[in-house]
Amino acid sequence: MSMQDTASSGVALWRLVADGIERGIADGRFAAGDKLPGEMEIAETYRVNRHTVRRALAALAERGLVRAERGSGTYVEAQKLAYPLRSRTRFSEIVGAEGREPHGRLIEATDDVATRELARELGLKTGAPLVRIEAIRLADRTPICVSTSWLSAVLFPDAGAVFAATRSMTKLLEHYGVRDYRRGATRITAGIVDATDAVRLDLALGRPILVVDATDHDLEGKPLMTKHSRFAAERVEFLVES
Amino acid sequence: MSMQDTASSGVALWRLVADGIERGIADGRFAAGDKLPGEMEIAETYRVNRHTVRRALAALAERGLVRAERGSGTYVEAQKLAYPLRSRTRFSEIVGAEGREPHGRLIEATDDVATRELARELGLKTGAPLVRIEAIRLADRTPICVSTSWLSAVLFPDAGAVFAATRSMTKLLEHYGVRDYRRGATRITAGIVDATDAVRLDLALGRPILVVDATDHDLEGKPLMTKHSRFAAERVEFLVES
DNA sequence: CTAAGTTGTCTATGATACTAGACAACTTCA
DNA sequence: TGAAGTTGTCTAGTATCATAGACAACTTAG
Repeated sequence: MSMQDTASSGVALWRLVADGIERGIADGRFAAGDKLPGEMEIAETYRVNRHTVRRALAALAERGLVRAERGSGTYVEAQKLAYPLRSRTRFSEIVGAEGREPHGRLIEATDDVATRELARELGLKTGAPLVRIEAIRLADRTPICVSTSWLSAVLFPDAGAVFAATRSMTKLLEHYGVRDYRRGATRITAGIVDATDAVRLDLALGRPILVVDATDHDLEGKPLMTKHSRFAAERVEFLVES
Repeated sequence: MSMQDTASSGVALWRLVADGIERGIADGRFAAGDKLPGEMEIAETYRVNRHTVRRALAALAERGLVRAERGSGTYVEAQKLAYPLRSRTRFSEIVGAEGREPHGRLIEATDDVATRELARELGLKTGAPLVRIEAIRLADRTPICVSTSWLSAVLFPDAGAVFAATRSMTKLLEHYGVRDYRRGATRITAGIVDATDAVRLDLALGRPILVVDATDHDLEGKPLMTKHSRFAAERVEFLVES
């Protein structure tokens, strides 16, 4: 395999190799703690120069997915994030419970108005002013999901700025006096990542994603926030408890 | 957007643009015969140099998906291949009926032995000698599907060589005296393309594929050949008639 | 006919991707 | 201790990717 052989597909060789290895980790061919084949061996199986393999491994290591040990080998660091879907769902707690460090980052916060569907979910009138928050969440340095959240602009003014500062939805709600909240019905579907999310999630174009739509309520059942989240399917495993 | 901005994702910019446009065609945002936005406009929407857009369009044009007309614009040439699933299914006839030129190419022909499942489909005993033919089929210059076919090595000796010469399953069967054949039950599932098929189908890694398993029989109902085909989901549309 | 808008082609420049070979530094195992 | 195998680092060369600007060739609308 070389850039010429693949008819110049527009995908860098190192990315093909990295994706191949990541897939191997995702589907269990390489378990957490396992030693990967040597760089030379990987280079041979992909018919690629060793430096190209090193580029691929560096990309995976930079995300914390593998760890190289000089003189010994390269080892699998991470595994699929087990993500239980309960009534009480907090990203940071779930990630922390797996021994990984949660991160959040604001991508964009804009004003929006409620479509009929959003209004129904949030118990508002169609056209009501909303704040739309686009955010990404990571475990260690691996992007896990991108989510679009809508909140009432009346109840949560400047929500975007608050999220940018706190980097946490839970803290954002606390800032407005919401001490606790629960998740209502959750819809799970699957799809293919679009170009925008692909870059944000560091996913190859067209990879499968898990799409979760949910609305959070306060303890009296009043809707607070509705979300549309896209998870990298290969990095997460939803657990529905019965 | 530039190679630096995207943190060097390993996917060429022109490929992102080409994929975006192809997706636009696939999901109907640009219909067959439609004029695409001008190169400058595309360059602006993707925040990319016009030359990069031209590279993307050239890749699409080379596959026959779009056609550029100097001084006028670039037009959508192709549409999703309507692929009726009938008892009598012939790739070349289906493609020809859409006004496109069918092509077939042998990728590999090897000897194989029947697994229990293959044996049951073909009415043979487990371990019976088979010929396994890996082939790709195209409409004009666009790859449509990769299929793995198994035939009895006893009934169809040198089937690989015959297919390589005729480039058609129908003609292959004719060569062995089969004048007509019918398709039995067809199973349709979906999945994600693997790295090997991605290159063959010129698909981005992880794109969705339609997987079709079927067995062809002669007119007396004797199994002739069983197939496992992977179609590029975005280029084909199965029609099941009732 | 003219002007505006389109695709086609050319040159040029810098950054990145991939290959190739060599050697150092380190670990593991016999 | 020594040999084999591993990752880390360096230099070098070629090809591709992407940007930039300019102009030609052509079509369409007015």
